[in-house]
Amino acid sequence: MIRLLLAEDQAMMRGALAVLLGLEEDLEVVAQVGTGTEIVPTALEVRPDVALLDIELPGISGLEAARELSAQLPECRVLILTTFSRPGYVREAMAAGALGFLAKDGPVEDLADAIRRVLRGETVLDPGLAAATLRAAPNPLTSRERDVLAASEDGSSIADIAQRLFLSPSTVRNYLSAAIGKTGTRNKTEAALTARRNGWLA
Amino acid sequence: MIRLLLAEDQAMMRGALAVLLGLEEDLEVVAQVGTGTEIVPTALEVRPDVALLDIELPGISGLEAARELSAQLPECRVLILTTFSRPGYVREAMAAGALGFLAKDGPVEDLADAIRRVLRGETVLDPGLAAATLRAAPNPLTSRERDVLAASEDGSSIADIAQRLFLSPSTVRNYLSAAIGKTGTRNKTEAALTARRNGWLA
DNA sequence: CCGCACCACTGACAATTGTCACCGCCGGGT
DNA sequence: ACCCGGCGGTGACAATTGTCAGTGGTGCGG
Repeated sequence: MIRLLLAEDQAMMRGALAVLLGLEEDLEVVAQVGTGTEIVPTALEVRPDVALLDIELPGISGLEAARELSAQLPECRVLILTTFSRPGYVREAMAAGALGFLAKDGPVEDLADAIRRVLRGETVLDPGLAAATLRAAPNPLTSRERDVLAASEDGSSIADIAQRLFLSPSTVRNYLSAAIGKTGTRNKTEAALTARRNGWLA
Repeated sequence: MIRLLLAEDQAMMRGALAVLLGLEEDLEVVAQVGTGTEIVPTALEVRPDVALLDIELPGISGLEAARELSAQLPECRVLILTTFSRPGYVREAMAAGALGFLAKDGPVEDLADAIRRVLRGETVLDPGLAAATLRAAPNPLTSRERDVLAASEDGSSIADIAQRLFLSPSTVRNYLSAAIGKTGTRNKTEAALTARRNGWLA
């Protein structure tokens, strides 16, 4: 019996997957969580064989949780399950010690099998996606550039961002200008969007 | 046997729901589609009793499809199933002739029952959500203001938007200024975001 | 120890954006 | 006939944003 932890923020998706996986006779969902913060404590408590983690979660992201998990509970295999096949996500997932990376736009039928494969220690990763990730440029942004872009995502003015990050407006402007250059865009809105799409933020 | 049409863009979610609903002995998923464009043709072919529609779909939106459906196939009840409980969405859904509106952040267990209820002609709509929708201001934007905001969502410059919509840059600036005023925001990025969040676009 | 990259900041300048007053045109309602 | 609101536009002005060159300070690897 493979013991599963399921982390997914959308209640209906979470519930549906839990029922579905529960139908397989070798799988058992032993824990379900809806936030990133709960993942590690719950995993330490229930000791699942495989953790199925969404990336976009309230609290900490599934990627951060994966990092924590492979440090604190290395016998638990991590399978990332996400809406977006962003190059940065794949890169981070592998670096975080995840064994598998599955996109939600694939068929459900693949899921149970992917779980069995990561349990056997096999890597689950679409070859095309792997190639695209290797082809794509790695994250060119510095830590501060990421912070500033993330803070600009809600359309805040430079003055707002400066206040929130305790920086001078000029400094913010400089970081934004650098980020705009590195992303090959023409203003902060575009820069934030492409950085997000590439999985370069948070 | 209740015949269902299922429209949802995320393949895994769609597949999971199909399996799940198929387990109920009075339900039968007779068609699954992943785009908005397929909804009406498929419905006309398979004549489902209930159509379960996501809103955010490639091609036309679930709301537009709902409008078409209640015109061309009035005996088919529409249940909207969506990620976002935006006031504008609820308003549009009801105006489009949908009988039910269900958010994906609720438990899966509610879904089958909601389907049975819309089939009986009952309205499915969370009372709190209904109240919030009535409390919220209706869409204050004119058609052109919506167009311009939608075109500015990707961070385009005013010149870009003007070209795309065949308008003078000055006109675009005027519409944006009006939209910024009406949304109570301070620049086009914020305006586009709040308009989107309220379900005022597309 | 030196170079290098990153962080934080300043000041100047140009380009873009946002505001406002104002124009004419059309269509619907009273 | 009249008013009103939406559409499309102009021009002027102020505010914000983006670019660039340059200043220091820090920490890390060769």
